[in-house]
Amino acid sequence: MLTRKQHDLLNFINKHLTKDGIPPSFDEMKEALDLRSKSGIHRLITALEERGFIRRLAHRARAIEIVKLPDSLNTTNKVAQLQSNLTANSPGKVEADSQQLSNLVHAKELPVMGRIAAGVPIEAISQISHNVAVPGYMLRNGGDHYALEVKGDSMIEEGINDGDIVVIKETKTAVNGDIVVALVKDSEATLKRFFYRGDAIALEAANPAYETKVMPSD
Amino acid sequence: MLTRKQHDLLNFINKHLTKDGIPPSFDEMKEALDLRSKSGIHRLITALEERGFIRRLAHRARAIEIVKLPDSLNTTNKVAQLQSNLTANSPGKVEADSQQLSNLVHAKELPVMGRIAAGVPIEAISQISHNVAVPGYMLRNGGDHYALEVKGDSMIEEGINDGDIVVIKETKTAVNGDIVVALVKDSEATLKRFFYRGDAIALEAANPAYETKVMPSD
DNA sequence: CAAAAACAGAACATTAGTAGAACAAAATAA
DNA sequence: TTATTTTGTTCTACTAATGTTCTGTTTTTG
Repeated sequence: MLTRKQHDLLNFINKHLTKDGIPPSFDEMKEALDLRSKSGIHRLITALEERGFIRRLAHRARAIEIVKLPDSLNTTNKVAQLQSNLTANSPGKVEADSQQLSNLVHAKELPVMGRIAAGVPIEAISQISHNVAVPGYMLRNGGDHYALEVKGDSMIEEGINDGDIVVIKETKTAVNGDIVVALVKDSEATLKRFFYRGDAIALEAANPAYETKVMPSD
Repeated sequence: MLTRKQHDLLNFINKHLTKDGIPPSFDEMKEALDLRSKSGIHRLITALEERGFIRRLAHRARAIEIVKLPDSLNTTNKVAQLQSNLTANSPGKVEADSQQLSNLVHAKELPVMGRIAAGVPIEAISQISHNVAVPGYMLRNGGDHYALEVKGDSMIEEGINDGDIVVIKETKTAVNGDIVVALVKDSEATLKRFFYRGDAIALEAANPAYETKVMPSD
């Protein structure tokens, strides 16, 4: 049904979508397929739409939606097959298998990195205390996760209570309103809600008893 | 289907909605996306409406309703698609992979039996909506467990919030102070704290807005 | 009712992104 | 082999998305 290029592109779109949440632009697809022009992408996109694999809004940026996937890109319900594949493997196959394997896991063991509360030194956070298995839906696609045990009630209004275990995704950026692990003054670790305030950054606890801290973005 | 900005805005609206219960105003959205004008928000909102993600009443304050969410923002009923942290594979990594498989036994898939809230008919509870994987430590030894999705805030002071998934162990008996699934009048299912009051039974919600019910032990 | 809060949208500049023609080379099917 | 389709490339044109400022209206609320 699909040519190699069409298949590759659909695969890329699918990955981009599950990883970032938003579809790729023509430029990003061009890069991904290592082309020098977006024109080829345009044709492939047209072909994919014609064959009913994607749907799109004409003239709208990133307005691509995946309608269906060919069997080769479908990752559900392949446990048995994978397990047998894993036992006796040819070297080249390993990568593809583990790729698929990770798609199957509904739960994953995360290291619990220590407790988080005002005054806790960072060192405590790099220390693994034990592991917990967490359901897959708590893991955002693409990225490393770890767990922290919450001490104190600074986020109580968010439903995060003393003794809870929070699942943290490691990331370089934060969006306004995100709850983040804030390492302030290189010595305190707390859970705070994150906001941009112009050039500065505000860290807000979800408990009136704590005050919001504003600090320079660096 | 959505651009990054549209995605971010939808994400913010969704978070605001689940946190506060009310949709954000244009000004709040402006702040959240770090813009200096509401005009941009206006256009993003229009785009989201155009694409069918939200619905709204024109000229009404905060009259935004989320109709659907893209997969990337949907946390319920979602099969985890873990990105591979094993991509760079050395030929000896197969063992590690199957190791990961065996790590899964610490978690167990439980059926989510429906929602629990005042007024929900029992039948709803016997209906499986989907499965969640829960860590092993949440499962008391010996006994069947199932999961329920919590609707409403009747146990909010216990740290059980709207949308939480509670793990229930089936049992014939309850001890003073236990939190139980109470099926009252054969037609209502709620989470309550359980107490003996002499011959009668008291069911107490952890929210002052709800009153404690006392009833005969039968 | 009046003030405050919130929404609507025009206008402009800039950047990001899509559309498609035209031609040559490579792959594929008959 | 020959015909057909697919792919790679360059180049041009056009459209959408975004950030901003400003102005006006409507709705909410005390």
